Amino acid sequence: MVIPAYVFDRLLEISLLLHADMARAFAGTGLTASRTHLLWELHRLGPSTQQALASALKVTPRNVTGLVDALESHGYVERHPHPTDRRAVQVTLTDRGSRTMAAMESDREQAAAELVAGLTEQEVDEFGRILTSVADRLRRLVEAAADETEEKT
Amino acid sequence: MVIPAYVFDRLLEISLLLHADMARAFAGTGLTASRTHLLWELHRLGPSTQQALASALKVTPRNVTGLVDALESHGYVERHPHPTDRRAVQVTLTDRGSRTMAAMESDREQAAAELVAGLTEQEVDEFGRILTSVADRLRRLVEAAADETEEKT
DNA sequence: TATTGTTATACTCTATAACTATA
DNA sequence: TATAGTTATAGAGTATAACAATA
Repeated sequence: MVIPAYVFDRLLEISLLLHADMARAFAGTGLTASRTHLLWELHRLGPSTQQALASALKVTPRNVTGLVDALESHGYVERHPHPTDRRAVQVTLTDRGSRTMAAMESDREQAAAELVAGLTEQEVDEFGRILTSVADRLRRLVEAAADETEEKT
Repeated sequence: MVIPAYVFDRLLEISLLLHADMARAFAGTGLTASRTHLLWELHRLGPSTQQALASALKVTPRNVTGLVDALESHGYVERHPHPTDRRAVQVTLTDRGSRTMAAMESDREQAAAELVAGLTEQEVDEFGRILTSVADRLRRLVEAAADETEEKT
C-alpha cells in the first residue's frame, strides 16, 4: 500500500493555491507569510522575547530581529524593555496586530467551514485521524534520517 | 462542520517537517526546493523552453533564468539551441539530472509506502477522496477571492 | 508588433560569525 | 562564562522594467 501519486498532486496543488492566495491577501498590508507566522505565535504565546519567538518559529534570532523590525515599522508589534532581564526585549501585539489576528482567526474558521461543506462529521473525523497517523510516521522518518546524517558527520 | 484546529496543526507540522528534511537532504548537492521543482517539471514535460518552465512553475521567466543557471552550473541540466525558434532555448536533463530524478522517484515511493503502513487500502482511498474534495473547494474559493480583488482594481 | 531570454535593480527570508550589554 | 539581541556579510527566491534578438 502506497500513497497514490494523485494525492501528492493534490497536496502540491493545495500548497500552491494557499501561497497564491496569501500573496494576494497580503498585498499592501506589509504582511508576508513569515511575518504572519510570527504574529500567530505571538498571539498564541502572549508577550514574548525574541529568543522565545526564534524557538517557536525554528529560525535564528537574527532572523527574528528582521521580522520584528518589519512588523514594528508597519505597526503590528511593539518592542518593550523586559521587566526583569535588561538584556532582553519583550515583543507585544499592538491594537492593530490584535485586530489583524482576530480577523484572520475568523476568516480561517469561515474558510475551514466552506472547505468541508458537503462532508459529514464522520468523514472529517476520519480525515483528521489519518492525517495525524501520517504526520506521526513522517515525524519518525524525518528524525531517523536526521540521525543518520548526523552519524556520518 | 468545520475543519478542527488540530488538523491545521498537523498540516503545518507536516509542512515544517518536509522543509527541514529537504534542507538536510539537499546539503552539498547544489539542489534546493525551487530547483528540484524545476527538475521535476522538466522530468514530467521533457525538453522545454524557459517560457514553458516559467508557466509550469508559475514564476517569471527571469526567475527561471536564475534557476537554470544554478542547475546548469551543478551539471543537472543543459541549455541547447531550440531546433526551430532561434530566440528560444531548449533545457534538457543531463545524465546526472535524469539519475537524480529517478532516485527521487523511488525514494518518494518508498517513503509513501512507509507513511501509510498500518492503514488499510480503504482508509487511504477515503483519505485521497476527501483531500480531492477539499482541494476542489479550495481552488474555487481562491479563484473567487482573486476575482473579487481584480474587480476592485 | 509580439515573444524569448537577458541585464539591471530591489525586496524578502534565511544563515553564520563577530560583537555589546547584561546575567 | 553564558545569554539576548544587534551589526556585518552572504546566498537564495522572487518581482518589475528595460532591452536585444528573433518571429
